Amino acid sequence: MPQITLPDGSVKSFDAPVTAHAVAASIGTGLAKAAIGAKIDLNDGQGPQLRDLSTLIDRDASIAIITAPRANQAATPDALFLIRHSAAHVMAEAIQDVLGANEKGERVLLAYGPPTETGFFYDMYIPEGMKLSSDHFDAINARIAEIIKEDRPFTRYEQPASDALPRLKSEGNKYKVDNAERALGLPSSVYKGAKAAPPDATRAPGSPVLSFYATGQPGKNWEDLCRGPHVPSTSRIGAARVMSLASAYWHGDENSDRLIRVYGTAFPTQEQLDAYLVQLEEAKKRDHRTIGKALRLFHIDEDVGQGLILWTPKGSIIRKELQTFIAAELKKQGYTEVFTPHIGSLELYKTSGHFPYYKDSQFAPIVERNALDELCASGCSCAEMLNRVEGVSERLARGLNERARKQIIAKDRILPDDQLIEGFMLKPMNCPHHAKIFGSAPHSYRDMPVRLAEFGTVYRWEQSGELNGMTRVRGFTQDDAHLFCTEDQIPAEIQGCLSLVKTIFNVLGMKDYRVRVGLRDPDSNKYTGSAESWDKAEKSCIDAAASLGVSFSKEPGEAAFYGPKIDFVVKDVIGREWQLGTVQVDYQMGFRFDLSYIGPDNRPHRPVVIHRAPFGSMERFCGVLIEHFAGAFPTWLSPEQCRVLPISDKSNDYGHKVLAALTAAGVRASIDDANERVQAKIKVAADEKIPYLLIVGPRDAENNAVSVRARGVEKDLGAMPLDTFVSRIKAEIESKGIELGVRP
RNA sequence: GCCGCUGUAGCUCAGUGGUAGAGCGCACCCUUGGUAAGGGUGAGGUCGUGGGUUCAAAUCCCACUAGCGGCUCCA
Repeated sequence: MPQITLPDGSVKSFDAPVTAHAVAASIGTGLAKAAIGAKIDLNDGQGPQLRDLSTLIDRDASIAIITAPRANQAATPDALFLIRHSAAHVMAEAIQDVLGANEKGERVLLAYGPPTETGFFYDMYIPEGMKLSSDHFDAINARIAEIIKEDRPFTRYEQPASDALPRLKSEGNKYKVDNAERALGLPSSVYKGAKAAPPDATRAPGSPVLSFYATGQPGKNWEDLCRGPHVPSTSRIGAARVMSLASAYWHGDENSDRLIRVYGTAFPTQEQLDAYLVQLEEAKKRDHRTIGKALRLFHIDEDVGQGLILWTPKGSIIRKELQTFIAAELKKQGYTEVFTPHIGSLELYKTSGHFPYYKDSQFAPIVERNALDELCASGCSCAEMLNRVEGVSERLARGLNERARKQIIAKDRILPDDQLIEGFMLKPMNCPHHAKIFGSAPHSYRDMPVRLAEFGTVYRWEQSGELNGMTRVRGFTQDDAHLFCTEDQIPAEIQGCLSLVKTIFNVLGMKDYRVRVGLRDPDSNKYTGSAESWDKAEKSCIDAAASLGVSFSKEPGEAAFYGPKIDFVVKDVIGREWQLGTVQVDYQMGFRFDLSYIGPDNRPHRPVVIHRAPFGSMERFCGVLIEHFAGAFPTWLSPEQCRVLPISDKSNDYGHKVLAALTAAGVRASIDDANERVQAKIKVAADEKIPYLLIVGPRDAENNAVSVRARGVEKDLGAMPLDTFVSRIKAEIESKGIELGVRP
């Protein structure tokens, strides 16, 4: 006799087990019609679970009916989950239909197809001799539309594992066998990867039965091993389409099979799908690569190299303004500025540990030509050469091992001095240089903390497929600083760093970011520093993050090996996340570089180092900023703050007078004295997103005035005295206002 | 690095084997105008690079290179 509790708290009693659909019908026929699934809490300790509408409820439960939204309603995440999970099946069926079989009779094998934030994907294995390309998209979309129109029911059936597993094995799809075994809590008989990230695609682990979903009738129509849940029938998907192709590894393991990942998306209605596609187009227009090219903010040149940003004059203004802004904030916080070169000796990075342990993400070492010539002449092999470049001298190894109190330099890395090849490296981080500056003078606890800041340019070898405009590059400038402090000073220094980040984000009006606190993985021993130190530092990070007043996530295992960290993550226009600012506590650098300060006890102590970069990198930050403002920067950041537009060349002389007044006041301004109508000049300036346009004609000249037009306002604002405009725009620039506030 | 797509004028793009195109931009001329493109003329291209097929290649094939979307990685 199930008692069903509804979301409003009311309770309905039933004489016999009921389906979720029947519960919906008992509330109202409209609801039953709109229902596509249910969130059911069977009071079994699992909490509310999203389930099929056909689920039979045989005991007391709480239930919420999930409905497909109407045309102009936003779909709930649960509704989208059901729709997209179901659409993944339909797309997979459509792809199998469209591609058919190869000469050997093999068909596309399905692996794993979950919903995602913006749609869904299905990983599949395409047999030899078959090819899936975007040329098939029209056919696939047409087939998807047909299947949706056919309105076939999603039919769930279960089979005991003892029947289902042999059946799956006989079907020859090892990916599904693997999924099934994982669902049953069995070790995989087919996947031999080192990494295990089980896609829980079927059922809760340990379940003795496997569930299948047929799109229609079992045995007659297409079906798939699947945990569910799904919408009742294909028409309830509304609208779905295939979006793009990518490659993905089975279980994300690059040593494993390479699969084709087909992305698609689905919405309750065609209108919402169309709106989403329009939104994607709009987002593309905000893309910093598009805007950066159109507004000439930066340039990437094939002849210079991948992932290397050339800052054009306009982009350089934005960067310089940001740097000036942050430098002033640093001064307030007691930082001192330093400059260091772009390269350092290999030995320096062997000391810091950057080389060779991170050599895959660094540019190759720079070795003296003479040394190379000699080695080549002596017939030295490449492998041997590499070995000698990466080797560590006995002296260095001894020092590091002693200070670390363990063997951190492996014995086979240690080479006699006459075998080592010396060289230099493009710096992958600024900290070794800064550590050397700290170490170059004695320090008392009274001087601590020592805060060394530098806009330091670093170079990293990023994989070519990962490069992206300004957001992922191979050479970038960090607004870097290293705070050498005592352990007691850590909390206050972290607070200081975060307040800096907050100041920056506030001034720029950036509210859409998340904060990630990276903590150590309790099960790993890869970390340096004592457990107590870690506990304290992690607490400092968590406390500081909490004091920010924004939500943050604690992420165990995300700490660096040398200490916990706080990262600021923002999304770009197409939803990809990028890490910007970071604050990291480091227990490693002190002993690696044998740094010390003299404490009140007149004995040397190791400083703790805090790495911090509130912007992260100037390149990435500016890229994100371009998208944030869609190229329409606040006046203080705009490369061109104001443009004078004379009505005709009869007013050019007065226009130049106005320009001179603006320039003298330090406003970045220009004049468009081209032989054009003012309408055309406005159009051009509007496209360039210039904050203020000053239209000047005979009327204005007579009154020593300017007619003002502000960006984003569809009409002129009227005339005002030139002097007044100059003083107001100056005030706006100095206040770093986000809005364009100068009005007559 | 891997999978798919793309590379034609400064920019955005059309061009499916037979004499390289458009719009914008640029230069010059006309126009002298009051708030999102006035009109005309002209310059500008080894069709990403290298090979191949063909009487003939921007177009078909192969390799490379760069960009885009993902995957993997990210001190």
